[in-house]
Amino acid sequence: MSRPTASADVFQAIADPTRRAILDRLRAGEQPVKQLAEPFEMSLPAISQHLQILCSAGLVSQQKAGRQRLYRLNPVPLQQVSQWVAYYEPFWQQKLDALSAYLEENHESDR
Amino acid sequence: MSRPTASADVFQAIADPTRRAILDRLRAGEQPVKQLAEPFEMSLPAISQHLQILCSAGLVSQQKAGRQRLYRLNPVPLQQVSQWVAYYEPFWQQKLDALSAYLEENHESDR
DNA sequence: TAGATAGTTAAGCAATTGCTTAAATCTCTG
DNA sequence: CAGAGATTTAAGCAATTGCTTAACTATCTA
Repeated sequence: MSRPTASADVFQAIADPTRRAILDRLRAGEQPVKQLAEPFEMSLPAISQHLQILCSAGLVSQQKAGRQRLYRLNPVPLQQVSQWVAYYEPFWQQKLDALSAYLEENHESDR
Repeated sequence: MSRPTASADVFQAIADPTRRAILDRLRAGEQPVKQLAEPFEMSLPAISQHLQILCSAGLVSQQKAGRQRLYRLNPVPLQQVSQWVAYYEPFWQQKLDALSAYLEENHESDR
């Protein structure tokens, strides 16, 4: 029951590389589906489906403009990811500190 | 072919909430499987499988200690996630700026 | 109004996921 | 050495995923 579907869950939504690439592309600004789909070797419906998943995760919003549909980036839910990862920053900092200490030490014993 | 399997891909690895919870738990320090599995209503093999996925994503490392196996957090691959999300920070900052500007404006027209 | 354009919906399919239970494996202890 | 403890491996299963093609819907344009 509680298995998170790709819709509505940000972490699931960004798990797919195509979806991340779409978001990356949207940083350039609002775009219609066809233009958005251009670099991908994938059918249009596939892209459309990805967009729907991004949409229901709140990462993207849609607006009709004549016969095209403009998609726009909404980065806000990514804060959830950012916050989660941020907890780990001190840990990898610690790791890197350990590494540099090790290198330092090695350097000293080189003399 | 290029569909990223949960193994080896960090974004896939952290897509699962149980896996994130395991990582969260490992922040408290190295732990054997049984202890790690304690809060989850899930069979031990299930946890073991999650640990393997985390392992092959490089997020966790394993060390034998008698008949138990100690798992230890390795946060370094999370930098990949951190870096990716960081690109979006200016965007949501912008969003929030717009919001606060809006609120400001509304506040002014309240007078 | 007939077509072309932009996009979605629907149906179907193979692969993957997340779990389960049962059977190993390895290691410690009496 | 026999059993208990800790964990993994194996096999199997239902649900989900990521895609495809074919058929629709809506909108613009000649």
